[in-house]
Amino acid sequence: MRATIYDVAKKAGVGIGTVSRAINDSPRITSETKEKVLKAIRDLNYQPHAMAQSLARKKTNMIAAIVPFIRGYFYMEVVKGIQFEATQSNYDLLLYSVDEFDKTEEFLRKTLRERRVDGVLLISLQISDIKVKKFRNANVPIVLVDGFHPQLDSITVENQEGAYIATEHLIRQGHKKIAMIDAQLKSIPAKDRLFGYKKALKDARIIFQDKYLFISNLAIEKDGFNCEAGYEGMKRLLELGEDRPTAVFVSSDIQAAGAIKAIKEHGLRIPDDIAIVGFDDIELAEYLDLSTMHQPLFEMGRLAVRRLIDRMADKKLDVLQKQFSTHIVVRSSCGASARRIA
Amino acid sequence: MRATIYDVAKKAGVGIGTVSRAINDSPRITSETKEKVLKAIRDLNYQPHAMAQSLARKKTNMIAAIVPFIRGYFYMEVVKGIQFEATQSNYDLLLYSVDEFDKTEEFLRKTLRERRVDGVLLISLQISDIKVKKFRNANVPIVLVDGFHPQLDSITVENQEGAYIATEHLIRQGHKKIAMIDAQLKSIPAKDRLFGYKKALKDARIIFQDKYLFISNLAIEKDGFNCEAGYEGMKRLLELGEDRPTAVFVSSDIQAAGAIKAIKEHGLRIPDDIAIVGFDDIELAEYLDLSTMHQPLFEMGRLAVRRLIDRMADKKLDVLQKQFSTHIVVRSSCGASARRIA
DNA sequence: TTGAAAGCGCTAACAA
DNA sequence: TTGTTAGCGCTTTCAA
Repeated sequence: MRATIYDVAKKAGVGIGTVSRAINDSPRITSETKEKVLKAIRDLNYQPHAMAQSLARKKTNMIAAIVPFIRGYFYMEVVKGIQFEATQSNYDLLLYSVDEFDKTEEFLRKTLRERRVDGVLLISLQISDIKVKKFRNANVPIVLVDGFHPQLDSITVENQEGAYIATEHLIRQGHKKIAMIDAQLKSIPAKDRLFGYKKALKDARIIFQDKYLFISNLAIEKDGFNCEAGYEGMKRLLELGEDRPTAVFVSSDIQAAGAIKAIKEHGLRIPDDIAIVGFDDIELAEYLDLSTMHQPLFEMGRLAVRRLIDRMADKKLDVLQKQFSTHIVVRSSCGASARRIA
Repeated sequence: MRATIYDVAKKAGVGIGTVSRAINDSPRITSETKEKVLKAIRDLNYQPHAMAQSLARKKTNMIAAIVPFIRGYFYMEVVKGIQFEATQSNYDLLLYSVDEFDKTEEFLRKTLRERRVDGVLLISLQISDIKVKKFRNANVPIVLVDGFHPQLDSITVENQEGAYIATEHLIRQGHKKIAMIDAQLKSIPAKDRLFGYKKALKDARIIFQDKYLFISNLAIEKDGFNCEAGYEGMKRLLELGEDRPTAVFVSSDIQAAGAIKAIKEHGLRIPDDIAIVGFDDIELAEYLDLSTMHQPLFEMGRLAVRRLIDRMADKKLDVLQKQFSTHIVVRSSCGASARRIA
């Protein structure tokens, strides 16, 4: 059977309180007795029981990440960062995946009431004001990644600016007919990116045209940040025939992957016939030789964990609204690089 | 403050034992009192405290997945399946990531001694005989995915057969100079795939040649299942000049991505100059139009969880060594499909 | 500085 | 069928 704190106490000839103090680096213990206890611990191969500690301390040392994980590479790269930093910080990571956005609240409820975790990370997911209040009351901190709520810490990227840069880059290549394939506007990043796109057009005195904007269909595509939505969007744009755009800004790399597929199927070349700039800079972008707006996804995940831990330590911190800046990564798909795909 | 079982008991006018019975669907309670208790629970918005339950039940309702998660898309797709099934089965998933293979044992130790989880999933990772014994003694089940140990349940794919089919497919296209880019042979799948490759050559009376086999370097490439290793491998093969292979079987899709990059940089075309077949069939393969051997990664993850749960329920089950069969997914990279990349 | 004892919130054995 | 009570393995007062 596993050794418990009582076994250690008996072996070391002390009380269990003393053992506890030895384990937890309490100052209220002489180094002499501490050494004695530590020896007993070594001899018995003792390790504290995590659940018992959690119960007594009212602290679980676990954090939860609620992620639409099923949905693709983007989330994985964020989770990598989260995982990395959690391990560094000695926290265990509980991974909850929501496939439908609406189920988020259900997970939040579970999370909150079961008291399994000390803090929650919410990735690309919305949260209602009511839930925010409940979490506040329960004293369980939340940090948002790729999402926003005025009362919560959030880690995002400069979406408007990024979209602006992407579009501007296309404009500089001489394109006039620049389309955008966007995800559903209920997503804040999608909305912001549309805003940036429009602003860039406006600043360049290019008139925004409805026919050049494709927003993925609500019913079918979930939030629209997926390959199929990009494929579908490009299909529609190609149906414009002669009037089709010569360049497209796509609101995510994964959609861009779908768009590229559609373009190739149509027998057109990238970037010669249609130039593309994506958003996110997931690993896939490199393989596809896709120009895109870089998001430091791994770093965002890491920062989210650090912030969560800081907030767990001090609930009264000011709300942090960190926006990473973004920059364009030029590969061959936008027609600006010297190198072309063979 | 949170309602506890005592609050519920008082409110319902019963003992805490009765409340517990109501919660846990015990038969030793009348539906009448049960209803009374449930009402009190609803009124108080009560939810059992997971940690307290764990401690009392000696069961945490959590499982851990130890995964070289940092390493790429392959693992993510398995984790998706694990995550999905865990949620279905009402288990919480703890995600541990090892970046270096050698750290596995450290995580296993932690897992075992902290008693945080009821079972462990080990993905693509080795485990020593000593640890196997320790887990057996501690009564914590382990299931292996993409790995093998004679005394543990394992979920794998027919690696030898898969490699054989892939190579044979290339042979059928008329190729004679067929190379293989493999990962390090300390990985069992890598070893098995090499075996299948050699066997296919032999059966076709093609002499295996050392120069056509590239195995990623130990020091630099970790286990060798990564993009850089594939890139490096293809570079070497291209250095053969006129004597270079006309087809390559690559031991994973992610390596194939690197190989494709090298081929393109060299100014050669796929599949005309060099045909490629990968292994795994991760999502990326589709985007790259890469022919590959399909592994049902999501399904493997799901099955692993189900098996783990079954074994937690009955430790005396026979060891399961499930091998999924694999089939080739023909895309354009191997030169066999009607459709070609524009 | 130390030991004893009272929780932490639950389950389960036991008695009624 | 129910209530009571003794754990589960720790942390943390409170006395000494």
